[in-house]
Amino acid sequence: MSRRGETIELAVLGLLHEGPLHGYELRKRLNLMLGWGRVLSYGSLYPALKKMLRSRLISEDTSVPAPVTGRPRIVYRVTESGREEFRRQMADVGPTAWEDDTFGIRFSFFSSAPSETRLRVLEGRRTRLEERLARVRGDLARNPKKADRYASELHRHGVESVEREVRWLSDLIKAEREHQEHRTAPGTATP
Amino acid sequence: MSRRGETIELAVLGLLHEGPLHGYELRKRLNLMLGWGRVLSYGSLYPALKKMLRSRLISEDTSVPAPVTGRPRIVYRVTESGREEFRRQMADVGPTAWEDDTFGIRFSFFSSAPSETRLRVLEGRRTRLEERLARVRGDLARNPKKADRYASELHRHGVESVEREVRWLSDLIKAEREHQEHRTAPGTATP
DNA sequence: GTTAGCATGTAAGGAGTTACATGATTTT
DNA sequence: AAAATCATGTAACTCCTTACATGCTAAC
Repeated sequence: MSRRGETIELAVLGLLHEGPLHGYELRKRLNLMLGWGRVLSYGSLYPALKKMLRSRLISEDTSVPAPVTGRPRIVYRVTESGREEFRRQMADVGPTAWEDDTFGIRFSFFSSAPSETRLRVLEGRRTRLEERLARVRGDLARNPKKADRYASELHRHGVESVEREVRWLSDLIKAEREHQEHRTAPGTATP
Repeated sequence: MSRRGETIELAVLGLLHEGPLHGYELRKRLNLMLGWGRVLSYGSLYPALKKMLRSRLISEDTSVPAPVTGRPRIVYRVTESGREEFRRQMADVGPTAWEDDTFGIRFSFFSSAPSETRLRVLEGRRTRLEERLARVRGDLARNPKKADRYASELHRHGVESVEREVRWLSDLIKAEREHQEHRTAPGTATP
C-alpha cells in the first residue's frame, strides 16, 4: 500500500528552510536524515533538484564559487511557493503521512507542523503498526506448522521491534496530548 | 549501497523447496515473510515468475484445476537448476548477503545454509550495523548544533533500535559459535 | 445483492541505482 | 604517489507499483 512518494522532495524543502545549501552538502544532510542504510546517490539527487527548479519550489544561485575547488557551486533556496508546498504537506494527515518512508521525514520536521497534525500523524502511524501486528499474529495462528527455528526467531524479533515502536509512539502521543491540554482552557475539553 | 537485487527470486526459490505452490498462495507466503510493510503486488510477482520460468529455475504445471473456482491454477516447482542456484546463493558470504532487504530472507532460510556461512553472514550484518552507528555518531559529534526536539528524538530512537539489533545478532553469533565448538573436537580450537 | 476472497495476468510509469564523465585540493 | 573529499552531472537500466482487465464462488 503506497510506499512511493516524493520522499526526497519534502526532505529537501525542509532542509532548505534552515538556510540555502548546495547539492553536495544537501546530500550529506539527507543521508544523515534518511540515515539507516539509505545512501542517496547523486544520480538521484541532482535530477530531483532540477525537477524542483522546474516546478519553482526552489531557486538556484550559480554565482557562488566553491571555497575549496574554484569551481562554481550551485546554491539552492526555497521559494515562497516552496514554503507553501512544505506547509501544505506538513499539515497533511492522509495515509501517506504515516507510511514507512515518509513518516521519518515528517517527524524530523514536526516542529513545523501544527500540534493537531502531529497528534493525528502519530496516531495514524501507531494504528498502522498495530494493524501489521494483528495481521502477522492472525496469519501465524492460521498457519501454526511453522517449526523452523530461524524463521520463527526472525518473526519474534520483528514483532518485538514493532511493539517497541508502538510503545515509543504511545509515549509521544501522551506527551503531545498533555501539551495540548494545558494550551486549551482546563475543564473545557470536549466531553 | 545496493538495496536492489532479486529479493523475490531467492524467497520464491526458498518457499518452493518446501513444496509446489501457485502464484496466489506464493504471494501470501511472501507477504508474511517480507512482512513488515511490504505488500508485494501481482504486477510484481507474476512477471518475476515468468522470468524464473525462462531461466529454468522453476517449472510450471497447468494441469491442476483450482478447487474453489474451476479455473486452471498454475502450480510452480523448483527445478534441479533452481536448487543449485538456491544453494549457491545461500552459501554466498558477499556484502549483499547482509544488506537490509536480503538479510531477512537469507535468515529465514538459514537452516539450509552451512553453519559457517550463517556465522559469516551474522557477523557481516553486525559489522554493517556498527559501521552505521559509528557514522551517525561521528556526524552528530561534528554537527552538534542540532537542537530540534523531534529530529533528535527520532535519532535517539533510531540508535536504540540499531543497538538492540546488534545485541540480538551478538546472541545469535554466540549461540552459533557454541554450536560449532561442540561439533569440532573440543580443545582443538584455533589458538 | 454486494462485499470479500480466489485466481491470473498486462501496460505504463515512477523512483531510484549503477556506471560513466570530469577535475581540483587536501591528506596520508 | 595514492586516496579521500569536494563538486556536478548524464544515460541506461532495474525493480516495483498502480491501474486496468476478467471472472468465479462463498458469505453476509
